[in-house]
Amino acid sequence: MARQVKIKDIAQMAGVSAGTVDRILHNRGNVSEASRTAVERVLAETGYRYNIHTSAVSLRKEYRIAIAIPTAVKGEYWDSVQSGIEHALDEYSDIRISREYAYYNQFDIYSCRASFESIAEGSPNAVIIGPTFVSETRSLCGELDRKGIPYAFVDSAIEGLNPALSFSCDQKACGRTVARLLHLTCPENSDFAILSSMRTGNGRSNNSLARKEGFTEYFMETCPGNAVMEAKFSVPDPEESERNVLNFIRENPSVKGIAVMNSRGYIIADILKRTGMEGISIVCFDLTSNNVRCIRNGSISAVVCQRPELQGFHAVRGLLRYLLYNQEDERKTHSMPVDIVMAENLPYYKEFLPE
Amino acid sequence: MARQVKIKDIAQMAGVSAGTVDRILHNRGNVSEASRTAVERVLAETGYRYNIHTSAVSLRKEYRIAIAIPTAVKGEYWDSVQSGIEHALDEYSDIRISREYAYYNQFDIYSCRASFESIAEGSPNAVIIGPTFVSETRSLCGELDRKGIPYAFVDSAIEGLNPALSFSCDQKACGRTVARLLHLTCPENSDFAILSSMRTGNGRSNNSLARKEGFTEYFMETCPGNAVMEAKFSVPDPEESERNVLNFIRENPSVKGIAVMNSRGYIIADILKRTGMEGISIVCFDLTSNNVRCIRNGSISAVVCQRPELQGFHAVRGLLRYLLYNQEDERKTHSMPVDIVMAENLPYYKEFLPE
DNA sequence: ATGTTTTTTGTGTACGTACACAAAAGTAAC
DNA sequence: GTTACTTTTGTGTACGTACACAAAAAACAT
Repeated sequence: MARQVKIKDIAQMAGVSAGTVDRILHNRGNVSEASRTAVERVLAETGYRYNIHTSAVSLRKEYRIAIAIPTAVKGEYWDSVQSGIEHALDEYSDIRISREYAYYNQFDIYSCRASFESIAEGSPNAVIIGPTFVSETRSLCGELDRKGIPYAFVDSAIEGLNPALSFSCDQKACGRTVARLLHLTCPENSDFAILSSMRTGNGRSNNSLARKEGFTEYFMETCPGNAVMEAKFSVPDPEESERNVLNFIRENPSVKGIAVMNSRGYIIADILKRTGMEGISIVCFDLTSNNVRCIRNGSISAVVCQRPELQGFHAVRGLLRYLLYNQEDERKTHSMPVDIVMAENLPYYKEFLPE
Repeated sequence: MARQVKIKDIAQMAGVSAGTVDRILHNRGNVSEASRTAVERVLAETGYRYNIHTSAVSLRKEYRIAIAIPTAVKGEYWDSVQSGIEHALDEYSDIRISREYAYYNQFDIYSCRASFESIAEGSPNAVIIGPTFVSETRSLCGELDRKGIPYAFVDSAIEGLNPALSFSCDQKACGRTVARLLHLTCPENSDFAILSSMRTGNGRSNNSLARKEGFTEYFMETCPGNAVMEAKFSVPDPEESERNVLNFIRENPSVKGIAVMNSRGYIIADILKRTGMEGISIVCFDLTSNNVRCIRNGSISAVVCQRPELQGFHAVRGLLRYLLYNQEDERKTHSMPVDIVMAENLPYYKEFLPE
């Protein structure tokens, strides 16, 4: 194994001192043009890379990462994201990092504004954002750009902004995958429906929209004869919700497959289970604890997930690499895999291996 | 963020010197019973953890990892394992590690013996083993145990041995998943078949067997009315193989779903495609480049995978942690997730995010 | 030319651990 | 009590980087 090239080696080769090389590596300025070019040439030639360990060791600074995401309810989507974040902080616990969560209610734009403002005020070293509300996110990111604070998106990305890192899924492909699964789990000539939860307001409408698009596209291409309907149900009011759903099914007996474009599939599943309705397949998103339960009892056929935990993990990891090593040349936009989970592979589903 | 507890702190608290603490941490011996208990108490109280970075920095030793796996043919299963290994070596390139591959032909027991012997002779610091041949693996591991060299299994584990780490998949669950997918992708009253490639000999028979078990179990439970047949085809001789397959299909027109319990599904898929046979669904294992091609052109319905790349990655990572930090208290046996890949989610399938 | 300010460069120390080596304490034999 | 030897303990240095600070060089004003 070839001995590692050190800063001192670089310095010697370029005919300057280690301090100068250090200043160039960290863009600390106060370097003559001559030194800069000489050193940069040597850096390129040798393919110099930081020694992560020694770098971390001598780092005096403590980094503060702020996290603005929807409230992480135990067992639900954002809880997974958060546990990925925590996992990363644990993995990198030898670097001094502190974190501060600024949760917001994903159905309340005012709480989002409050959360984002507190973030901007705190002047952290980096920010992880779950960008539910578009214009609020834009304004926060503008502020961060001005202050030179790097930020990462998880769950979805917003156009026209410049995150250091962003994680998302091709939502159309997710929609197509849901469609495929529903198609597979339903009898030949059934019709299909998308049931949307009503309270979402602005929340995640981005994702849902693209998902619907992919979903309907699939059926248009694959079996244009079968209808794809749409209906709504109410999340806040369970009784109304039940009435909505049962009415819809009674009125559309040809519908044998129901897609829910978020994690609320279990609500429909529970209603059908409770009222003893059978022969209707449900496919939805995210491996929340409720959905796990429904896959186990057979009331949900399959679930499509987008590795929320891994997203959280890599958001932290990426931001740290950015902060510590200026590694912004990496691929910025990461498209997450689309995982399919059903009863058979559920017991072994893990996004990655923990300690 | 609380300041980290250092070895010096521990030493002071226990009323000994840093050297003594170090000896205890690394089981270097020459420590009095009194010191040992005192230090161990303080270690437990403070929950001391190594600082990975400084530890890595001051490590003088160069570690040699030997890897005994079947030949990694580009685009096939073991190539993925290897790329995970390489990925880990890159990720941890700031620790001095050298690697040495000792490939063997997974259909030739003699080449396996040769490979394993060369491993034992080299006296590496750790070994990664793809345990295809059972008794050969046993004898290698016995040797390694005697020498005190830790080893990790990837792809499958062998009973009665004591690896520092092992990665595998519940093969029965994989078989059930294949069954489920085949069931879903076939018309209502079709029969099913398992086609086995003939040359395998001893190779991976372990895995295949458990997979078959899970597969037949599923159909027994779910639809005992539909038959599950078995047939063989020859890998080395394509023409014979084609005759085998076509004959089987002609003789059993009720079979609309074919499972292949290894990665050779593409062979069947190509035959059916070439001869213009349609309406038969194929499900097999592993996302090899041939299988990717067949999923894309629609001749394979779905594939089940067990994250070979992640297995390779974590084998290296785990062995390093074992070597560097004596972290053998971790969970040793890791059951990998069972991934389902079909045309819709194929483009985004990644086991984890590379740099 | 001289002093003053600014820019550029070089040097030294800290980070926390691993390990070699020296020192001290303990043991045994005479 | 001395010597020889073993066991136990303590000390010092290296690892490669980050950063503070001192030193030198350059630029500018008088």
